[in-house]
Amino acid sequence: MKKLADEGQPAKSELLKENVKENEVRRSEATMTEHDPLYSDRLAKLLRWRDKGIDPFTVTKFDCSHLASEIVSSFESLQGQTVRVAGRLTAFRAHGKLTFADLVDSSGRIQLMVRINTVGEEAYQQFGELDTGDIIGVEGVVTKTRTGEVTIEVFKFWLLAKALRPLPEKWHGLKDVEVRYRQRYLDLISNPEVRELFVKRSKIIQAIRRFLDERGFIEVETPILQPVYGGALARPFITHHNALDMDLYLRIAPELYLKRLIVGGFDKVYEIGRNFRNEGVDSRHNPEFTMLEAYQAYADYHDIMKLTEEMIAFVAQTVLGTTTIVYQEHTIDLTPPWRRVSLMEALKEFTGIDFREFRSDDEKARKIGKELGLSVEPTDHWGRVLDEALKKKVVPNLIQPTFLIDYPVEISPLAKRKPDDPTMTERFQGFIGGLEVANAFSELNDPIDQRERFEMQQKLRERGDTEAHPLDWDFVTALEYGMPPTGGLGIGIDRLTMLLTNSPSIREVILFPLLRPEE
RNA sequence: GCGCCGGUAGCUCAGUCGGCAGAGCACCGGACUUUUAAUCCGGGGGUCGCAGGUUCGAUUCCUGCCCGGCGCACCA
Repeated sequence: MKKLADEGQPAKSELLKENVKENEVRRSEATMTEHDPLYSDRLAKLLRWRDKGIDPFTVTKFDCSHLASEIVSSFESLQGQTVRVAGRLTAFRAHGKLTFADLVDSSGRIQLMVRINTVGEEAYQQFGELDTGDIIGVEGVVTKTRTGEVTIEVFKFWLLAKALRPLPEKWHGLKDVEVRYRQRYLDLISNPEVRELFVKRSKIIQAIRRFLDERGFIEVETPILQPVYGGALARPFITHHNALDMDLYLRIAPELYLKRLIVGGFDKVYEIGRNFRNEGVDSRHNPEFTMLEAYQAYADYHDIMKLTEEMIAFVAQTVLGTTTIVYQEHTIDLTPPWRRVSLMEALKEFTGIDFREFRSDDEKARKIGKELGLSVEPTDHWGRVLDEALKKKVVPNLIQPTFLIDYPVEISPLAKRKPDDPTMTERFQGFIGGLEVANAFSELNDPIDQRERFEMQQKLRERGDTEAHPLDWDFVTALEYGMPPTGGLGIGIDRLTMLLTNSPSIREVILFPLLRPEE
């Protein structure tokens, strides 16, 4: 058998000699400055490879014939054949002149077997120099061991990248939550279930796209940097554009741009993208989060409710193979149709209070809010107290999928009024497992009403409400050209992912959640 | 912002009622050609989150700070 390291590696050259010379310098530097023995040990190994003319970091590619899992699943047809796979070494079991090792690639794990009388003494010794964490490519024959495990008997291998730092422990994995978030790559390497979670997240988004694409929606991209933010009630991040010397806002929602597209004649549009809200961080909020917004012309909120429940059931069915999910201690059935309850009825059910009885009496609202144990500010108005009661008293009880419908106009500045009760809007929110996952309405398309609502928000702003909706004249202008009756929907992808992966915290479903920098 | 909990070896964790800092895995050396948390023998590895204070002596007690988790509050 051929010895390691001739083929697949760069030919020796002047460059190489220089590298070796450089290595001498680096080696002494390393031994002098690097005090971590685990690190310096691995660095020394790297330098030894280089001394032998093998520099893993000069390798630019490796052709694989199979993924690890393919070899295992197609053993019958691959037995005895030569295959090439690449991945990270995660474990060694050395037995003198025979070594087993585990190789992990994106598909899973496969066992390698290296025998001294197959690869030769020099290569066998070099294999022994490898560390867990190193990335290698191998060529070998598919076989089964005595215990029946599908294994590649290696006759050639290439070091493709050296790991200078050791991996977290193989058995317990990486548990330190802080390290898991700060160095997510380690989390992904050591905790397969985390990797699976993020694959699932990708599939959830894929399924949403498929669902909407099949219904004739087109996916669009609208500005993230916005001169006027809007579409939600939240505080924005502010940034600055130097060339135009203007402040810009990171969007808190894409809503107003998507509705401009409805004005422009796209009847079904959606966007999946990041929103930014300058608010606190907790287990349900990250300052940047992913939202789906979809708009359908000539539809109302009843159509959107149908769309929402069908979409989420479809996503669950596609990704999980079932519409019955387990979230924390609850078993939840996502099968449509979902329960529909009027917001006011729900408030009455869980607080015993009929908010309609003191609609214009802010003072009484604050008093009742306090009685309910809510935090109430002296400036709070009726709608604010109602919203607080909804979040604290009602939402935590909405475990099975529920649409709360018909929201007061005071807290819905972009939603169309109900024809039979202009103080209420055709708005709903969807709740699952005590989480708000959807917010939707028949879109307000009356430019005069929209302008008045903006002006109302402006008054709130002047009174110090930093989350009031800003005035967007350009959007009003768009409405003045005529927007068809339209239903719109927003779904929090992170929260939906939490539900479908049974994750208690939003940080578990965001690859790199916001943390304070170390030190 | 408040409360509770946590931060000890690369990782997972013990521990010290104030007196030389521990285990397993990982690592290094040795044995071993079918293991799979391989095994056996030997070895090295620590700013006990950071800074002060008390003390003969602090990883341990006290104070402050940093980072994180959970809950509450704020944002609303």
